[in-house]
Amino acid sequence: MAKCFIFDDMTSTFWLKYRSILLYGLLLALLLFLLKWLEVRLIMVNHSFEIYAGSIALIFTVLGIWLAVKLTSPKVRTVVIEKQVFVNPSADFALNEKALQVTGLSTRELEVLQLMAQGLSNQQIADQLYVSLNTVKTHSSKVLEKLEAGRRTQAVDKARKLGIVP
Amino acid sequence: MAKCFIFDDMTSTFWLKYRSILLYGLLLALLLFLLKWLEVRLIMVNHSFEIYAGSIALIFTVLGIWLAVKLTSPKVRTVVIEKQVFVNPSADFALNEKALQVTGLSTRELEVLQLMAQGLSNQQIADQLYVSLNTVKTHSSKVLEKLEAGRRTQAVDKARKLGIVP
DNA sequence: TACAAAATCACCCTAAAGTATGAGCGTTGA
DNA sequence: TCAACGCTCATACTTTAGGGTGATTTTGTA
Repeated sequence: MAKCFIFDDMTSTFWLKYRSILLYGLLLALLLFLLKWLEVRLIMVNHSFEIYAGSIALIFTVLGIWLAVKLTSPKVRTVVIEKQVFVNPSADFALNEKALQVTGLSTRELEVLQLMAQGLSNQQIADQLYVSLNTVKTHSSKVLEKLEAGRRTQAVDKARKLGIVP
Repeated sequence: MAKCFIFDDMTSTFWLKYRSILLYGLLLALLLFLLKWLEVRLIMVNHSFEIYAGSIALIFTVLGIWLAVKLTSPKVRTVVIEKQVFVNPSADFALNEKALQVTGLSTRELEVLQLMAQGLSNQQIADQLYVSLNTVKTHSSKVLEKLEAGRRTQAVDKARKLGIVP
């Protein structure tokens, strides 16, 4: 069944979050030792305040840079790449069911319309559907009426824009 | 249409680089004055080396962080976002010049063809192009001939598949 | 400038498309 | 059961599309 490793998760995130800070603390301790040594060496021997200050400045500048690089979250820049894609006109065709319902076309009328869109004549459609030319004429008339078109070319154009034919 | 957005992250302008360096120089000069003042104030008066060193450490840590943040080039993570776009069939239409050349259609014939594809009758095309019906008939006959089509619906279908009309 | 291609228009004819009306037949849902 | 709908087919008619031929004008180019 479901086991929740909430504790594990939290400790690991805790370690990840504060590892840098712990490391920083350790490094700081080491630096303090180094500085104390430098202080003793330089001030007692040479009394060279400038070298001492310069060393501190240099070390802590490097430390700051290291800290910043280590701790800053990466600056994310989102790059949107537009690529031209050649789409096969008939490959991505999906019949728009809603538009089809709106038109009120029957299945047979849709068949006739689709064959019309392929450039077939009424006679060729009749042959393909095994019906008479007059039947196809009736269907095509209904198609034109339902698509509010005066010519079959217009009907095909409208149907294409509605997503009824490829 | 192909749109290519190339983001060159390395080419931060030279002006920006120079400005940062100049600012850094100015800041460094100010810091030297501040440090000299601190040296005089603290060392001469209090002989407090620890405070002096701590101040230097703090200041240069902040300086280092500031430098790092200011001067590091952004860590760029390129995120390619794919978006599904419903394309208006005519919006992304680019005329297939090669196919057009192959057909050998003249400019006027192409115009007639495109109006044909919109479902206009020859008379409507004639009105739109300010020519006679007979002229449109001549053009449409040529179109059918050159596209090897028997009907205008077939011509439109072929032209669409060739990428000549939207 | 001369020539080919394109664009324009006309006339006639046929084929196809579209309109209108009516009717028979099968399925379906109230 | 019966009205509604879809599918089928027919006839008659009008409109549009398409084919063929020929002609004139414009235009781009060798």
